[in-house]
Amino acid sequence: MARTPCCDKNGLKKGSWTREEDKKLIAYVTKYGHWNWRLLPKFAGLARCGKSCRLRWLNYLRPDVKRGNFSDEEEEIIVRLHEKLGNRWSTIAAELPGRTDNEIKNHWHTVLKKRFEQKAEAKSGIGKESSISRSFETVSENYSDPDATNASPVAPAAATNHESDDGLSFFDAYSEPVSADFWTEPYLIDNSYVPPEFEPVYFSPMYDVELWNQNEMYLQECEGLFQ
DNA sequence: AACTGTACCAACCGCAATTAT
DNA sequence: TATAATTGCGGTTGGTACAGT
Repeated sequence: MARTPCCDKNGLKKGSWTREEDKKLIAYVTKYGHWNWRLLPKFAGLARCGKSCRLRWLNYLRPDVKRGNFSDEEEEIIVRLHEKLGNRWSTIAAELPGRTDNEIKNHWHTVLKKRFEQKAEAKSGIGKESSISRSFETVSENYSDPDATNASPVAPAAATNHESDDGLSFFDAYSEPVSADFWTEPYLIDNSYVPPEFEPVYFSPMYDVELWNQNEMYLQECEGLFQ
């Protein structure tokens, strides 16, 4: 089967996203949804391929993405599910609301995998058991397999991060219901559509609680922009 | 201060799966 | 049913920040 190239080489941008690009993508997807990722960038005024837009939205801009450190409970779930499922990151991510497969995959490769290997070493008697491997073992042993206990699907980890424990759904504050004229409104979004009030807020794990609260206020304000 | 190594994370790439015609 | 188009997934890479020398 012929494959359509992800990006043509004529002017499509690659690399890190700018705030301006984020604004355009947020504005477009919030108003019209992602009805066609391949065509979306053209209508949204973005010089990106659809794949890039999709990835950016799903892994970073999507309002219900939970950012910040993984809690112990989340790590327990990842470790246990990885033991059971292997590298099926999207399946694992489905059990961790707000976490993306990419984020989980990164966390596994950068943190959890090392602990896993250290644990294996410790168990086989190779090397000295470290405090890290001990804590990992504790995490593993404290976890009860939801399947084994016939429990309901793994509940989202108790939110220890500031993102999700305020009771306000990020998405609720961010999106609007699809309006009745959704299918009759033009898809094309003019670059000037993004109003000046739409000040960029760059969602980043580096941001602290205060900045997050600013984001929440900002998103509340955004509600009005799309009505 | 400059250099090097390491950790982390966003983004890219290619293939597989799914959907549309 | 066959083919094309689109989306989803997982592996990998590249950039950046930071710590150590």
